[in-house]
Amino acid sequence: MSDQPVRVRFAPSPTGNLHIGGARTALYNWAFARAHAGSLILRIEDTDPERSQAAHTQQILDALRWLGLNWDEGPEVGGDFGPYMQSQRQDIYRRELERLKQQEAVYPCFCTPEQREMQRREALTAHRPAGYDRRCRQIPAQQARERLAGGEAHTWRLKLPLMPRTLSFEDAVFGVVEVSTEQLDDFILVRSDGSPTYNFVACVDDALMRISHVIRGDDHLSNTPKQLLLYEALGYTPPRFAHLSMILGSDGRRLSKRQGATAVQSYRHLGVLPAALLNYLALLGWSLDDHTTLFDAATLTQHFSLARISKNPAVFDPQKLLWMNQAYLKKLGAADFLAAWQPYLLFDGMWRGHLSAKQAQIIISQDAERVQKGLFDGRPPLTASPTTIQDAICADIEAHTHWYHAVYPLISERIQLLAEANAKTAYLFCAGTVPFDEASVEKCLRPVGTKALLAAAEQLLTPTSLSWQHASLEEALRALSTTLDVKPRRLFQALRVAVCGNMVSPPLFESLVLIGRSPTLERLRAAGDLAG
RNA sequence: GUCCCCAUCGUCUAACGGUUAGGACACCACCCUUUCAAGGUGGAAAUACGGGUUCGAUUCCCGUUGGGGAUGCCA
Repeated sequence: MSDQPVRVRFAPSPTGNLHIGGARTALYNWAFARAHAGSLILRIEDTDPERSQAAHTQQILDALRWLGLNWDEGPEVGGDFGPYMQSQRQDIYRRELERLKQQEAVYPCFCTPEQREMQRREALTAHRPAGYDRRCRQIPAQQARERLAGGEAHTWRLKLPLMPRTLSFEDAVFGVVEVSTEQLDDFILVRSDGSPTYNFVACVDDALMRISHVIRGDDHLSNTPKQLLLYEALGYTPPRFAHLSMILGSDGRRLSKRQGATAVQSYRHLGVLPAALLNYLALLGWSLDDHTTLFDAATLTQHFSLARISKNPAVFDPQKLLWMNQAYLKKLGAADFLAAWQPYLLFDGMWRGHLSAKQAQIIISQDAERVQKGLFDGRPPLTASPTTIQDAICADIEAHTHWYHAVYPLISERIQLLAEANAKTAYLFCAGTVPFDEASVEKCLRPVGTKALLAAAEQLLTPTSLSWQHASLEEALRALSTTLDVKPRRLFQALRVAVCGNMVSPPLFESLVLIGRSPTLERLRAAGDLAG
């Protein structure tokens, strides 16, 4: 492995979205390539016409790009070893099959799927191996030729050695793996419809694309010996292998949609930052050292090594991902945060002073459901709104940079997902009054005497001689609580509900500054009407 | 059924024969505090079980148990 250039590949089959497991495989391949100044090849394994869809290919490419995983060869970038869609490599597979035929390394099998199913069942009940019993391998060559000429449906199977042999290879993660050819059967290389199977194309393409290291899911560990035999038959040198153990759900079983989102896109829509997902995924089966948790892509590519990949299957923990995302949101800085938040503001048509109490109410009430679903009405927030609104919001952010930048620290450490931000800040965007949370009103406004508190506060805050700044507001209101002989907490919570609509909110004085004098006074009056 | 692989706190993991078994998420307590967060301090929490090998095993070997994968004209 020393002097050969590192060439690795990520080879998804476009049968669905890019999910967490696939993303991790892609990430490790990418990190390994970058760590060794090698190349990452992206190859689309669309050999199964039944299940492959072009739309899925596009989604996978999008998700990889979003994560920041660039490839050196593959769809949309080209390369010297293409084409990179297996569906466009049929000639190559045909040619390779031809070679195998000439060497008599393969034979046609005329068993139908139905017959195979029966044979399998019989073998199982008789406690024999379920693999193919090689009956078509006995067919005399002349007879086989005649049946082929007659157009009889057939598959092509690889001839495995009749004398038992032990196959072994050294996996970079699992170490030496050995298996006897007795455990294998003459597997199918080409289906009866002429399309090649996975084991065949994976081997051919990895060889032809000069792949040096195959880093892939653990579910292929048992396939590797078969592929070794194929490399041998085709006269290719096999690559090195590194198998990644599976990612499991919280129930210890294979990760599935049942336990929440598994698609990379879902986390994107929820407002997980690509850097956070990358960091989390990197740690799911690999460690930098004995203590480092937060690191960026550059650090990863600098330190990534196959030797530190864990053999244990890892349970995917969304909680830790959310924690990590919050850590990244806090580090983002105002400008980057706003850029990331903008699509969400856009989705709800939220910009400063352009939200009615009714709209705010809807946003707040949908919050939990949206976050749970990971979607905004089932659509990505990124493409939802008309350009005019987008322009308005861009313009607003530009015109009120200071205001938006002041919102950033208030919200960034209170959310784990960008999708949570709108509901938590809607009160800041309201033009006039805000919707009131019933429980908060009950607890903080209803108690007798609150009406008087709010009236006193309104009176205190009305004169324009009072500077509308954090320090002066706090000083004045603290003094008011002393004058009225109420605990600061009592006064502040009443004000909070009056101004924010909820007894849980970002800090009060910062909020007052952002809301401004006139809307604040209006909200105090509205709350006064509800207060006891 | 057969074969292959795996096994450290609830979870992700560190340790590559000698450590009070370390870190992180989550959890609990306290501090800070106008709520919620964030932050700080502290706490509880693990080597699946049974045999070996060794002066000494989380670490090496065997078995048991548990889990995963393969055994497809899926990948």
